[in-house]
Amino acid sequence: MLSPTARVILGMIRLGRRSGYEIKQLVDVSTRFFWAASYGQIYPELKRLEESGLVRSEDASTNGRARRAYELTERGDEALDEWLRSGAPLAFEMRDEGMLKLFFSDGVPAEHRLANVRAMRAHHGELAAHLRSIEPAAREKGGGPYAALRYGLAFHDFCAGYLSDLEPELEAELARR
Amino acid sequence: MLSPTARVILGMIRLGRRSGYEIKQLVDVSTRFFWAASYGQIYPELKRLEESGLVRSEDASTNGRARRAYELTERGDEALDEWLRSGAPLAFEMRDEGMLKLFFSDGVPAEHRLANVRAMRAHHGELAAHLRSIEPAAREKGGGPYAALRYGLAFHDFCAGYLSDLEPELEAELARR
DNA sequence: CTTTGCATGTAAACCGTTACATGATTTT
DNA sequence: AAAATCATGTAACGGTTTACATGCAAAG
Repeated sequence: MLSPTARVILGMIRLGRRSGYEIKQLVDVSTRFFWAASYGQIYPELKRLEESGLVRSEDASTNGRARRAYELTERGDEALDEWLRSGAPLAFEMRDEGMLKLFFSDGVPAEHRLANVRAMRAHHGELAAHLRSIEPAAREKGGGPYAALRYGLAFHDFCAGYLSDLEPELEAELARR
Repeated sequence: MLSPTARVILGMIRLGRRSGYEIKQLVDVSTRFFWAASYGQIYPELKRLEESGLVRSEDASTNGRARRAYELTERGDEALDEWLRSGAPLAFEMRDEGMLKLFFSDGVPAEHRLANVRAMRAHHGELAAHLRSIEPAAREKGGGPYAALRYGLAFHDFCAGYLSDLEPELEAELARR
């Protein structure tokens, strides 16, 4: 069974021969929002994947600049396919500190509750803006990455919008004192 | 500074004198969807919080049934307030395996892509249904917990709806072969 | 009398982030 | 000459889940 991090790594490698460094860059501009990975996970996992024969690597240095490029083996390709096609339960986790504050906010002054909701809205707004900025480039390429981007964009827009609608209520409460 | 788990624990205790067991039950029916906690975190953290003077405990056994009830100390109350009022950046993390599969789904047959989207929709649909089932009780009590519930409900409804709209596209693609 | 629920806890394994160390190359 | 970027990696720490161990009480 593929470890959590192995899933992104194999997926990124199938998109083309890649180094650990490149995988990290790619993750940071694409899946990061729903599936992150750090160097501390990527490099050791690449080693493990090579040991278990799912990837194969080659030196790909260019004039003195060290670089090790990985590609899928046949077994790696199969493992990735198997995961993509399996109907196993999908991990879904969310941690939202703003929501936790909202939950416990009964004792605190309306002023702080409003600040919290505004911070939440700002966060979703920024993510949506970022995704919108890369949308044209992603549209060109289409496919799965573009579908994921559109979903993420819709999602963050929705959150920002919902929270935005919440603000007037809190502002009214604040003014009512 | 409060550890992640300390935040839920203190919040739950402020809602009333509680045992570790009760905190876990409460988390499981309320904050779980945006902030989970396991026994393995709760019991040790309660000890740490007591050592650092943020909570105080008493034996609350009733005829042979062991039970240790915790309540906030003044310092615990202040620490909770400080967190709730602080403008520190809010943790927000999401891990969505369905989205990751969607991202990498270009190679796989439309059939599997459709199954994935359906599974994602089902998941959000079930969560929304669950929240809807406890909505009336939460409405009675109102306040922060109810606000969080409404947000969560709107959120999962939105996701289920979006994914639902995606299905016909994939079904068409499937039929087109 | 057996199962479910109340109740507390620990240990191991796993996962993940952060910070650090190193060094070459390209850009400013 | 300095700063940014390419590139690889490790160690320490912190956080989380899972599985296990224990035992009494209530309900069926």
